[in-house]
Formats: sequence, structure tokens, C-alpha cells
Amino acid sequence: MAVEADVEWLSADEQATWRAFNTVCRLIEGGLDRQLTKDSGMSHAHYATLVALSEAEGQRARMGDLAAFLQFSPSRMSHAVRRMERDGWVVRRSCVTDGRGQEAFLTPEGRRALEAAAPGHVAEVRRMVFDRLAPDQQHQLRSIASTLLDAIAE
Amino acid sequence: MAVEADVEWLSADEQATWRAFNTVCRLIEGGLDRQLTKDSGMSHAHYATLVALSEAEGQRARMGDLAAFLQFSPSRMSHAVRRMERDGWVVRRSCVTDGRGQEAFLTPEGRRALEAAAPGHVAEVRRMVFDRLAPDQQHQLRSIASTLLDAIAE
DNA sequence: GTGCAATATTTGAATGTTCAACATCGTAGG
DNA sequence: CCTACGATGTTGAACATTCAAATATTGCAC
Repeated sequence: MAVEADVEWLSADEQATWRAFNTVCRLIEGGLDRQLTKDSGMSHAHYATLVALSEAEGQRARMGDLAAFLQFSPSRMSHAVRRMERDGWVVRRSCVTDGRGQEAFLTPEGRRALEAAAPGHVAEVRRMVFDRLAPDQQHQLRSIASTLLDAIAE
Repeated sequence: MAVEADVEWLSADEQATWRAFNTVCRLIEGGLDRQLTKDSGMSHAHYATLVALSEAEGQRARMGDLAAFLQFSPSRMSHAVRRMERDGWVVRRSCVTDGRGQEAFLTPEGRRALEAAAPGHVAEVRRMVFDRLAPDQQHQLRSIASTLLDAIAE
């Protein structure tokens, strides 16, 4: 990218906001990953995948839908499911109605792993986020996150 | 999902907040990484490291201080600096006052890379975050992020 | 029907991240 | 002194993520 004639730098206030926000994102994600890895042997991405499948009709979903729901790249989704298949939490089957597609199914073992992991994970989310925020901050955070999400989704 | 006796699940409101927030974090980090990689050949972590060094006294810092400032693990910091040393943006030297320590120095080449990358990065941060938020949301976000940061820092 | 672009997913290589193990140095106590 | 312990960093292996390329199938234009 060529040097723009006029880049509007961040103000001191914006910079402080940005650094705090960015650091918080990293720390929270890291904390959740560490908790899940230590207590349940799965990454946060695997946990989110299990949750998505458990909520889906018939405990199964097309790879693409799963990726779209989780906002994962197709490649990331594919690698993640392959890994989880190795662990016995998921199986892949060719889609009947579309030969190109694959469907991921949650196995009973996967459901058990999810149910075992959920309480600790939820507690950690509470500990790191909701326990710290006043009710109005919680409401503000929801509004801010939704605003950004809509904007990014274009 | 099975209900555990003593875990307080997230309310529908909390769950919506949490999913939006978590997704936004992932998308923003991913977007910044992609922009920097494409336009400047560096990851967000490398960019942050260059910024930290450029702001440090004498354009250098102890590995540990750098890691603490960026909230990186020592290992991550070490790998990142090794990689950046290979790119000629940084050099490592043994610390004079403490034989255990290493200091990372920003090279002129590293400074040039940073200066070339900064405008595009700032523009992306604006595009993804500050352009979308009303002034009061911006203020709220700073307050929320600071609150969480303080809490996580214990 | 045939050919071809679009769609759905996977694969392999490069890079990044984490964890545990290791090496080295500083320092406080005996 | 010197010994043991804590602090500072690095390394290697396992795993995760991304990008580009490959594969397979569908749907459409003709």
C-alpha cells in the first residue's frame, strides 16, 4: 500500500481504547483455550464446533454451514473436524443430496465430551467477563459487539 | 444440553453478548492479520513488536519486558523475535548488566518496515472499529476493556 | 447431452502458538 | 566460597491457522 497522503492517526484516547480492547481479546481467548485444554483436552475452536453441532437439527451440519456459523474459514473447519474425527467426537459422511458436500455428525462420545467440558468453560467465561461487568456495561458490550459484527459482515 | 447442578448457565442475553463479542474479537484479529500480511508481509504480532520497540528507550528492550508489555508468553516472544531477526528487522544481543538476559534492538530496516506498514494498519483499525462506533460507544468500550483488563491482571 | 464455470471441500506447505524440558546466570544462606 | 534455588531465555515437538492449489460435483448454457 502506498503511503496515504493523509492518514488520520489514532488519538491518544483512541489508542488507549484500542490497546486495551485488543489486549483483552487476546487474554480472554488465551485464558479460555488454556482452561479447556487443561481441563478437557480440547481447544476453544473444538468446543465451539461441538456446541454448534449439538444445537443443529439432527446433531449434524454441512461443513460449509458449520464454518459460516462459526466464522471459520473452510480450511480451518476442515482441519478442525478431521482432528476431532480422530478423537472420535465427530464423523464425516458424504451428503446424500449433494455429492460435493460432507456432513459432520456429533457422536455420542462427542456429546459426552461437550457435556463434561461445558460447566468449567461457562464458569471461566463468567469469571473472566460477566462477573466483572456491571449490568449496564454488559448491555453496552452487547450493543457494541453487534454494531461491529454487522459492520464487518458488510 | 444437560444441566449441571451447581453451574450457573449463561442467560439468553449473556449468551448473545458473549457470542457476538467473541466472534468480533476473532474477526477483527483475523482482518488485521490479513491486511498486514497482504500489504506488508508481517503478522499483527510482528507489527505490535515493532511498535513496542520503536517506542522503547533506545529502540531496544529486554525480551521479558517486551513480552510483558505485549502480553505474550516468553516462548512466543522468543520465536517471534527469532523470526524477525531473520527478516532483518531486529537484532538480539546479550544484556551487559545481566548475563541471562537478551535485548532486542530495532534495526533501521525494522523501523522502515514499521513506518511503511503503519498507515495501512491504522486505516484498517479505523475501518473495522472506530468508524463504526458512536463517541459514547467508544468511551464505553474503553471503560469495559479497562475493567476487564484490570480484573484479569488480578 | 456436452462443455464449462461455479460450488464444496480437502490437502500440503509455511508459519505461528503453546507446553514442557533445558541451559544459563544471579543471589541468598550456610 | 559454594551450593541451591529462582529468574531469564531458548529449543523442539505437537498442534493450529492460513493460503494456494487440487479434487470432485453440480448446474447451466447451448
